[in-house]
Amino acid sequence: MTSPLGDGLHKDGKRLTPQRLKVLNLFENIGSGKHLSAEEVHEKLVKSSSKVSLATIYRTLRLLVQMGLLHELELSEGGHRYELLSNGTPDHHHLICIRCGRTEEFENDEVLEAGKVAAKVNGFKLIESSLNVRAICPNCI
Amino acid sequence: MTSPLGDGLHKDGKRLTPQRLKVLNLFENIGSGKHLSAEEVHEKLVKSSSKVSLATIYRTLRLLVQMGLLHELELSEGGHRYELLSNGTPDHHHLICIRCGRTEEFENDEVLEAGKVAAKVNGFKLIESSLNVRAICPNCI
DNA sequence: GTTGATGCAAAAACTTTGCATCGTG
DNA sequence: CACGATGCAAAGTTTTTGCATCAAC
Repeated sequence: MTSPLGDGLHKDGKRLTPQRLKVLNLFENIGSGKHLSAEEVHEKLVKSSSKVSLATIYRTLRLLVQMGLLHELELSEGGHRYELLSNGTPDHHHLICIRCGRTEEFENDEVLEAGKVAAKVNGFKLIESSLNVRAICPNCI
Repeated sequence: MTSPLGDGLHKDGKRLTPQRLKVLNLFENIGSGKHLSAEEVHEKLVKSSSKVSLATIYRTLRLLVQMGLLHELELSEGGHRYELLSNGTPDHHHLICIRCGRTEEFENDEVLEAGKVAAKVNGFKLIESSLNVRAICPNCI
């Protein structure tokens, strides 16, 4: 049996384990706009009686980011947060209040095109682009 | 004597202290493309015999970000990093290798325009926009 | 069977906080 | 001279690691 995750892992001599699948499945089921911290991933897996140790979650999140399956966010909510980078849904961008941390999401194709060009010019293989717009929200002005 | 920093602070009942000046000056002198962690800011200030406690540096970095003078980056190099957001130099974007962390910078006006629009549509007051392009660099492919 | 992955607990790294004191406005 | 800011040291978070055991290939 093959899977996108399995294929990517095997190419690198890495293994497809139940823990890795559980973490990725969690992101797939929760939807692509959600931002989860390592701790939250842990909690959710424990709740669904799929116990995976926190250490493994940290190791897995890093792996999935390096495989280009997750996106590591820094929205300054204390610690990193992660979101799914699914091929189906379009990349989205974040409008972030620098005072209270409130975030809004939006899409923009020109921005994606700019990312594509930048990667190409520098000889990089593109994974995804995201625009962070820092601003002050109406409540905090 | 007035200063941009001083004015911004006073408006909020906050004070212009030597420590705050030293931190901001460090970023101004080092140039706007540099990414410093709290620890690095501390080291550099100690070296230039301007001792400021690490606790104060953390407090100051947060303050300067909330004032819109520094930008908190998401480059995943372990801990947060900061760079100057000077009004003189144009906003720049980052092309980041998800494997090794190597980063390249580039500029793009259309991206800035997209940020401006997003902020306006949502009623936010724009501070700055930055595009993060995640990719795999030639060495890591 | 090899070798990579996991879990646990301990350690390291990063960041915040309480409180006495200092100094700006 | 009031009240915000600092420094210090202690506490709190977040993340990594060593090592024995387990399990994918």
